[in-house]
Amino acid sequence: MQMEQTYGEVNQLGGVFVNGRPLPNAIRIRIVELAQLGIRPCDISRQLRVSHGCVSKILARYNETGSILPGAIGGSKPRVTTPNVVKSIRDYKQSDPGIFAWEIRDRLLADGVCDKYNVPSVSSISRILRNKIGNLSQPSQYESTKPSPPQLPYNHVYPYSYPNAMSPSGAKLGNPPGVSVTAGHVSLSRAWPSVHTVSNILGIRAFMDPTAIPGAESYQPKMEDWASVNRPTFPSAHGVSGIEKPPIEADIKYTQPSSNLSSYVPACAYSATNQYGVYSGPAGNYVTTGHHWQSQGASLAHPNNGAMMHGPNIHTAMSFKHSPREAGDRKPPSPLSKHQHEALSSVHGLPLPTSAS
DNA sequence: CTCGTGACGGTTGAA
DNA sequence: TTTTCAACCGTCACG
Repeated sequence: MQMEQTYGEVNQLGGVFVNGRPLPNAIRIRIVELAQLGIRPCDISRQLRVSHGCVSKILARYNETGSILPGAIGGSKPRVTTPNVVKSIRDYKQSDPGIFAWEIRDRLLADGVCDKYNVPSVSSISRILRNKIGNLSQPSQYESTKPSPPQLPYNHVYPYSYPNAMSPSGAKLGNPPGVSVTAGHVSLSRAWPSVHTVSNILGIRAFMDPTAIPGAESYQPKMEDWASVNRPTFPSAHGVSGIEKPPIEADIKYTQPSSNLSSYVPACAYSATNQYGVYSGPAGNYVTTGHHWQSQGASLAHPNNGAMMHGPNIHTAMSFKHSPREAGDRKPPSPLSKHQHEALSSVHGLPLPTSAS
């Protein structure tokens, strides 16, 4: 039963979301940006039509980890084959390439790496050998099982990548977001939850112009297929073409000074030279939340806001506020708030003009 | 009014 | 190959 088409649902604020799936990156980013601009969470919530609980969570995570990305979804955390065990296996294999899986198993016990209750089965060891240690030449460093270190040295750079269909210039998109970033030793790249997030639902298929992006071929999203595409296929193909990388990769490190966040924010704002955020800037990189053993490819797609707002309707988008049914009684009365509102609108307009006022 | 929290219904994906 | 099931998701409602 996969849902064949996941339709989005509408929350109390009129925002669209997909139950069980993370909000699109674009929105997550906006949340953080707005917060950086000093806008209060409750206002962000209203503006972006995202529940305050979610805004709160995203912001809290951001403050804590520096990442705007959602946590790793799905998969299983290694139960017996912990990173430490994998490392030991790798070592054994390295020192004796001809070693048998059962011998490895015995050594794990002998060396105290595992005890009889958690030692991996021979078949698990074989799988590990095959999947994680295939080629010893590749340094894969899995990290410890521990979750995220609270203090992060990481910084992420965050690019704004709002690809849009409309912008042919999207060439950059080729590899944008999701690229992996590293933090210390843990790094996994995570990217978007695949193509189907709210963006799709919104009907914005603006994903990108495939044509514009040569590399992105795999993406051909049509709304129709995303649904199917995304599920059945396997890893490598999915998502964005080459973007997907194995977690192993951790080579990229961003060592930026701590302030980068702040700097980026404004930058974004400025970038607004155009309304869509087609920022062709650097590819995006986000730090992951911390511990994951899994990674995801990046994706691009979040034309979402671009699409939404795009065009001449920035305002419109905002004004959408009152949605369909309901005539507006909902409006909160204070003039003041109204004021703010407007201001906000412009600000958050996203890629929009820096004119914040 | 704000916002932290956690139940809830949902999806995902390595094992 | 199919099934498990723990991890995460965002919303909602409570306080």
